[in-house]
Amino acid sequence: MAIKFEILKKLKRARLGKITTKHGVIDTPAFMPVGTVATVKAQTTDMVDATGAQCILGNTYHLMLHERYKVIEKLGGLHKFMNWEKSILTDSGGFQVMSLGDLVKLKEEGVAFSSHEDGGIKHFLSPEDSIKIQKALDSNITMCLDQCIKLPATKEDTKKAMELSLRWAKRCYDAFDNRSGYGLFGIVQGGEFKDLRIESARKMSAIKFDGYAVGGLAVGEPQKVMFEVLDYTVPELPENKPHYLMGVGTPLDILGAVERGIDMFDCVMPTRSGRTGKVFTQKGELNIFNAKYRTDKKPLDENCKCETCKNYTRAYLSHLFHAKEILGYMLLTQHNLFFYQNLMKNIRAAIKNESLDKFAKEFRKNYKVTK
RNA sequence: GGAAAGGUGGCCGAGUGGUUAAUGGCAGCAGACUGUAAAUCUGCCCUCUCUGAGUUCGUAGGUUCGAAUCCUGCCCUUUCCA
Repeated sequence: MAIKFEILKKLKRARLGKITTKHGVIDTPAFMPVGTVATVKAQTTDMVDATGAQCILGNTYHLMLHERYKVIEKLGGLHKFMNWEKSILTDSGGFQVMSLGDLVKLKEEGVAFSSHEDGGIKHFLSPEDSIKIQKALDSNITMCLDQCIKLPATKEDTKKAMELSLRWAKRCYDAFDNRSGYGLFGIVQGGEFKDLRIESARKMSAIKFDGYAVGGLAVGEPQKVMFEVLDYTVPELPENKPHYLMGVGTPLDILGAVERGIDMFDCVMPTRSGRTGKVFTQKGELNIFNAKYRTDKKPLDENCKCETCKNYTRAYLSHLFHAKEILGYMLLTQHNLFFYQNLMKNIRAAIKNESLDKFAKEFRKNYKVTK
């Protein structure tokens, strides 16, 4: 047994569950903060822990530059290195195949990156390399190297990416060292094409991964498309394994995806927004830069129990952001992460109480998106 | 008192006769952000009855078809000499 996944309750397609890795339990549906370069930006690990997060992300590509993973391995792995003793999931570098654009050259063997960070030095990453690096990092959940493509894309390109991702997934599976407490996830691709998604999901499912991710979403398509893809893709995945929607998303994305059978999420949204001024609250989103908050004595989110809301006003956060003070980024990131974890907690409670519909309805009613 | 340099839109600062309502940067006002090339990026940022019009580059005149740019007086600032 690599990692354990128990489903505690099902409510329509939503699931309440529990993943157990060597580094502890992850209650699902779960949101995993992104800590790409061995840091959840602007947070100490104590702060991340205080939000209730049970698993964070690291990234193969960023941690392979400068051979960082070798240092990390030597010093006892990523958990110890960054002082995070709970679970870690590492992305494979597949997202960078898309996000790094022209810096990337794709081959059957793997991906060549002209590094954005160390002067354009060429780095090559094969599926096997990715697995090896993620092992060196001591990642609890290893992701297969895949080819993530931007939407919209032609069917031909989408099919090619999906098939390459499948071939790479097999190689990843073969290269993975199966140990207790550690797992490997496959990633479904196929863009917004139903037949490709289903083919990808079925063929991925035929490989005995510890969990299955839906990749290549939230990459430019409307939410409606994303939900449609989930509607026909998730039912094709093994039911007794975790379903992970990669890179998603906004609170409303997450809610809709849980209703469609997703158990795990990660997204830069709360952390990046924490540095760019977007605040998530029970009543929706706000921009802390807006002039109206300069003298607002309220906390960011009324009734929020996070340390930021307990101790500081919107006016103070506004001041810190206008003054470009680091503390502002820290405090807002803390609040946003807390908000996300609180959302997940509420979702889990609602599944447990069989009141997800009611919770979702209330949440959507109260949650006003900027505009 | 003398000499030199200079006064440009909230601030700093380009421009030195004609695509200049005037480059940039900052501040300001909004927006974006979805497996992080992001403490980032984009738009707006003189006024108005705003797909056009009006008034701007210390100030008052002048030269010119045309001036922020050239000339003269005045005011002011900084530095140096007395």
